[in-house]
Amino acid sequence: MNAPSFRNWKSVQDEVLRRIHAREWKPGELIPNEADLAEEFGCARSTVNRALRSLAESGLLDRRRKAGTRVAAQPVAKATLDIAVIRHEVEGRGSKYGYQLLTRELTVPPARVCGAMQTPASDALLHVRALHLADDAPYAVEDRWINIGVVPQAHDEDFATISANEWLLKYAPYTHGEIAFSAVQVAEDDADILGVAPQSAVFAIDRLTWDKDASVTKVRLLFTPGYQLRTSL
Amino acid sequence: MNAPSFRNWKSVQDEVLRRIHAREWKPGELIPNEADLAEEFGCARSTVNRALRSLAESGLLDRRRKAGTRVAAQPVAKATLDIAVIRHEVEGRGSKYGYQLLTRELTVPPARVCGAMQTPASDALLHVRALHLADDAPYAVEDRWINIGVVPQAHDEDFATISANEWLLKYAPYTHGEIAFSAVQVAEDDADILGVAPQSAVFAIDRLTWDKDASVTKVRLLFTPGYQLRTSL
DNA sequence: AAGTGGTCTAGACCACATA
DNA sequence: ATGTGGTCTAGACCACTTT
Repeated sequence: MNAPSFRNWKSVQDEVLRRIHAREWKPGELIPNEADLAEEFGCARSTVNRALRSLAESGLLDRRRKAGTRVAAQPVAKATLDIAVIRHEVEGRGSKYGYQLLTRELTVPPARVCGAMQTPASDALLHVRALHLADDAPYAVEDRWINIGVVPQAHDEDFATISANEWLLKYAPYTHGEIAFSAVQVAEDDADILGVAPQSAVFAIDRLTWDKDASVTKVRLLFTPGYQLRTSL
Repeated sequence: MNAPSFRNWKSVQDEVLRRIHAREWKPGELIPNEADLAEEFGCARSTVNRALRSLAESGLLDRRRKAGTRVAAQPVAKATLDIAVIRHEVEGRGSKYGYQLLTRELTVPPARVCGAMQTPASDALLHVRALHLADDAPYAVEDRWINIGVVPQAHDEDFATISANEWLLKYAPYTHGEIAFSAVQVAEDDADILGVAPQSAVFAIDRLTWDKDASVTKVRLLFTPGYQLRTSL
């Protein structure tokens, strides 16, 4: 019996997927080790490694040294969301993008904000509120705090024509951050800005980014009702 | 001048990150090719490749054959969300998980559902509604349609003690799917079930999974107010 | 102690996009 | 036509974990 030959890591991956899917390798079960698979598939071990590593990264396999590789018992679906600049998001839908600065002021933030950003309670931060539009209709309202200790150039930018959303990506790199998605009932002032009924359910994205130990910016985006964040699995 | 030596792909990646971050390589700029970097770093080209490929996957670099590698002008933040089985999600928070089946019936779905699932309008699907609890309090309500043409075993499962959420992962593999997150105002019946005021803003996850060309299941999960989906960047 | 995945190397060829 | 990233190979050594 001559083993079929798998020339590249994608075909190896496809074959592995087929076996998992066909229940030849059942959830929780140990699969052969890389060396054996390489021999069976007629390729180098590193090719098998590439295929299996990629499947492990997407959550379908559990791999541990010495313990071997198992089919994930309950594959954790990894949904990768692309969080783009809002202008690109709007333009990507074929709509005309618009932007309006609402307020911009240097002020001492509420405890909630300087707590999250770990800035001294007495330090003023730059507070920017703005509206993003799609085809002249409100799309999302942005409420942002910027740590001017970390991004001093923000002091000289008026954000009249470019959104902080976009400006920061260009001038304020970050090393890591946190993001949270939730549903909130929109407060009255935000409802006015978005042109929706107070208490409407709106989608919220909260983001906090850091440059090493220092917080760069904290932002909440509220989207008009009907907004959906989508991705494929 | 002796180049420092980078022994492994992570240290190469760190150095690349440092240069991007320090603006030695600016957004949009072309960086040296793999062979040159390998020489500079004193390692094999494949090690450089591993480091750069990984950064490209996370959106920080744009790579194209012949055109070379550039620092992403506007790095699209890729947020990877882990969508686990609800029981694990609850237990992972240190809460006690509970489950209640609400209804289970074989019925012809509304047009909206069979349209999305691309099943014949006359075909009955299995409709399951259930409540997930955390520490005996409502956590999320699940409204699910199962294509029994694709998962006939579902016909014999009563879902009294195991949620469809969990059961399907074990017995109904899927090849791909779509997922969407949104904010909705909860309807009266769901509000009753969740024990919240009607019209409350709740977080919704809609998922539709496929086995090749055939839809497997379509589900909407509504979470109690306060729910957040979080991840790091 | 031993078996597994993780990684590195040097070299090679290929695929693709640009010029 | 050419330069770039993408991949494969065979072999080697290492790191981690379980036995």
